[in-house]
Amino acid sequence: MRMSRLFGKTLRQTPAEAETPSHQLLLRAGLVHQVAAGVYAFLPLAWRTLQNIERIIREEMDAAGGQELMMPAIHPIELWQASGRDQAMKDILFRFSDKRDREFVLGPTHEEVIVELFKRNIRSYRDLPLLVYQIQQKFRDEPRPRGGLIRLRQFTMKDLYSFDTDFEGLDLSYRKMYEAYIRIFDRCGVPTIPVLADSGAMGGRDTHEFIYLTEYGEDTCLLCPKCGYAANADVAAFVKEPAHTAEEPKPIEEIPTPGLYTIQALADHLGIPTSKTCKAVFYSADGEPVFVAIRGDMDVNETKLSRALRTVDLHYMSEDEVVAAGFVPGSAGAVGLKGVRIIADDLLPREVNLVAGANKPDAHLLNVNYGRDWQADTLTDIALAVEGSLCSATSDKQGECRTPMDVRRGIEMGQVFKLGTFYAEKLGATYLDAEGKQRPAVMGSYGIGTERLLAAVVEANHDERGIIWPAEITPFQVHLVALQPERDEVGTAAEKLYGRLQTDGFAVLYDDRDETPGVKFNDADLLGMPLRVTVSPRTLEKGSLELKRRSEAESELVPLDEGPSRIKASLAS
RNA sequence: CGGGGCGUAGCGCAGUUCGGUAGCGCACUUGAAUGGGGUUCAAGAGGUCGCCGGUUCGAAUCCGGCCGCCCCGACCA
Repeated sequence: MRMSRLFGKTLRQTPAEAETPSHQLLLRAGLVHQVAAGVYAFLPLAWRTLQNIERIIREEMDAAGGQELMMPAIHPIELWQASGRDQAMKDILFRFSDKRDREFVLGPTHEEVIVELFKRNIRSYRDLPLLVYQIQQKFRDEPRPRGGLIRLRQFTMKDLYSFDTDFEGLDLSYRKMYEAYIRIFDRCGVPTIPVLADSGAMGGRDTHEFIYLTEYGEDTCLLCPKCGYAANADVAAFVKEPAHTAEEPKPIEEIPTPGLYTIQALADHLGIPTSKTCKAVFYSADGEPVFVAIRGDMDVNETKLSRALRTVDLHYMSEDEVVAAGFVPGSAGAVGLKGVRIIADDLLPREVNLVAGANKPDAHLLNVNYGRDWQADTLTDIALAVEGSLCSATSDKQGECRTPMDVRRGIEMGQVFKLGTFYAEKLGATYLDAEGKQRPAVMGSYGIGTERLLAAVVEANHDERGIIWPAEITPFQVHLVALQPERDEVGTAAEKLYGRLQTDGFAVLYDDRDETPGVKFNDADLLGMPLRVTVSPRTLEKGSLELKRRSEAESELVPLDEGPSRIKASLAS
């Protein structure tokens, strides 16, 4: 490709809308263009890279036994009503009607459609296991697209679905995908770690997310430096210990606390740690008010809470809702509370003499004890793990690991789910086993977002000058720079080399523009091809070319006639 | 959806306080010089000042409404 003809222009200044390095570089290198919030166009350099990413994914999916197919982006709403996900995912579904007022959705994912296909084509256990995938556009009306390509509303996903006869088969399919994912991210030059995750609106049991750790990520993970436990904060377990066990329970006592509306203010006033208090939080669970109690120094994990309540729509109550539900903000407490569901963190029964709201304005209670003074309708783990929380992973030999965990941000590069029989039962994906009995297929689903992967590749492979493309996904292998190409000897030598390298099968970007050396070198660094080859009056005087790898600072001169072989060798190493 | 910020040329910005008919740098076009890390000079082209309405002799600027985009949170495979 001649750079003078390349569609896409580099920018000297970074557009103000971009904050993360990957977003800034993608814009500055002229790779992408934003059309609307979370909607992007991909220019030739980006498109070549995305196709390389897709090629790697296809190779690994095929190697794992996957068969590629293609499903539509337009789905009749009935398909989504049948699974119930027209409600579960209603906030992110793009919906529309055709001219006969038929309702459709733009597919945010394809479990419903693949199950349809399964039903039409699979009858027998002999047809299983089945691994099918597609690389398809997904549409999700995300509440907040962000970070350039990190969270899009229209994006491309490789989604593979596995169907097995039983859970042992699912474990095997899951394992295959898990390993394929490790290879894919490795080949793309993005270091990822698998972490335990929440299955969210997808339903199902086991699930891992493949996380690329970066401060620009939107997911939070807890990592144990000792035993390797890794989990999304949504589901992270940890060891909870009572803070004050040596005390005897004391009689309850009401004290005036005007103006003390926060746990911190209350604890400061009384000269006690926040772990000596019981915090009240109000949620609306599918429209029902819920009183949530947790130790004052801890925060509620809404994913755990949502699971415990088995709710579809869970949200923090607004001021109005709190008042309407009859709660007393600032002094709410569970003691004597009636007519509302109470859910408490399972650590509370092990604490003694806590300070809690008196459930009337400007008053709190001292020495509140679970069991004696109040009880919850539901008692379970609803606490959020934080930096330093103790690892609760267990091994046969030592019991709980108990090492303080680290908190890191990360980007979710892919997720693998064991869906189980949820969709099969809901939508009727069954097969006949060897005894002629009808049984539900056991499903798994496995996704990778390609644009997000592109963003992570740039995030993980750049320096202050620009992108440094990993070998397998680079849009071009060689960036051929001709300095003063209008001079006959330079132009001739560069053109000849350009032709020769292409004949030899290299992908070459040839900077044939009439620009100064500084401009060309800076663009070469910004665009980030692995190998820069310079032809100039200066190199030709010595009968040579200059080779410089993007990842290294030094360059070397090689004789003209050795050019092609040296370039080949350099790219192979 | 809550909080914050921003919309003036392709990109980065000034001008808005105090109303007088739009400017700077980069990029772009033409010419010349230069030629190994965003070189220089000269001459150009390019703007419904996000949109609608109002006030006014006159609105980028004041008033009202709306829209879009970014960030934090909520939410989210």
